[in-house]
Amino acid sequence: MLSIEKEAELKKRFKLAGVKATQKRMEIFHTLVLANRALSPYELAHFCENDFSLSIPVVSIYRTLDLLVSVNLVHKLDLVNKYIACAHLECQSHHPHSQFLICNVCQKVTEIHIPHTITNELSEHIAKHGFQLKSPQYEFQGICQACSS
Amino acid sequence: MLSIEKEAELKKRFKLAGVKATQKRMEIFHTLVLANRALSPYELAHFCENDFSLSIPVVSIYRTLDLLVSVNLVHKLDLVNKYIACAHLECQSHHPHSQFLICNVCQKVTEIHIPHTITNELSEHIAKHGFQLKSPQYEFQGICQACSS
DNA sequence: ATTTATTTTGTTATATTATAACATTTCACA
DNA sequence: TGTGAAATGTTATAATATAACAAAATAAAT
Repeated sequence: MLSIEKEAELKKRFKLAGVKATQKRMEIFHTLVLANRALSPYELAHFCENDFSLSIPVVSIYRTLDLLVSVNLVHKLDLVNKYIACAHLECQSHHPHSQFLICNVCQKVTEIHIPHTITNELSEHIAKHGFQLKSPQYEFQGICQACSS
Repeated sequence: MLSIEKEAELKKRFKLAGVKATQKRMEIFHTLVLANRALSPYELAHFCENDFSLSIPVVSIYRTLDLLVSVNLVHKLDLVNKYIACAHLECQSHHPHSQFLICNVCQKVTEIHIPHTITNELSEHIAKHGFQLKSPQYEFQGICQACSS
């Protein structure tokens, strides 16, 4: 199911991230990459089962997703409690600002990049309230182009 | 438990919002106002029970919160699945932009107001991706002043 | 005031999501 | 190959959310 090249690439990403590339982790991550959308742990489990005949307990999905998030291979969308594979190969190294547009109609998630000029103004304003942004990860809900036309 | 003035004020807010000011709704809303922080439906149920000896089934809390959100008397914080009473008396009329800072340590929520210059730039940038923000409600997670010192 | 229709609230059951505790298996390394 | 540590699976259960229907409260009309 996993092509040689794909497997090598995935392994490389795990290695760069500094975690073991076990088969289960590769399967779960690869499935999320193929899904090409944000999924909840249970949705991912069903997707593994239905589309790839991979029967993986949800508990393992949770654990693995937590791990993948911690090494930045996967992002967690707190607004909708779903997970999405990081689009960038060089994810684990940097690009600390993850910014997502979440369509409330089709659930599509787009990872964008907001100019620093804007985010700087924003975090400066927020800092005036004595508040430090954590990640900083920005999530916005709305309606995508396809769904609004 | 409810002072006459407070009850009158709450009733006025319900009336302005265009929904019936039933006793249960008043109790639930008033309790959330007194809590003065964001609570999950279950937390609110416990707060009603423990602090006010109001035994209200969680189902009713969910329903009432949904209603209160729909008329803007309460805001739902999607990032943390909690509810907070709207701070502004004139809430239901307008102030379409709700902006919250959520402290991940003490859970305190601060409602702020980001200058239009910034939010305009932001929504313009987002619009370039063909995306329309919904509410637009902004939620940011981080650490508040008290918790970072 | 009393009846009736409508809305609100309560009850019960159950679906969904998330995690804890521990057993088993796998894997890296000696 | 055997051994210990890490990963995964199993089972149970906690926490969150909703559905279906019954009972109660409320408003409107007589």
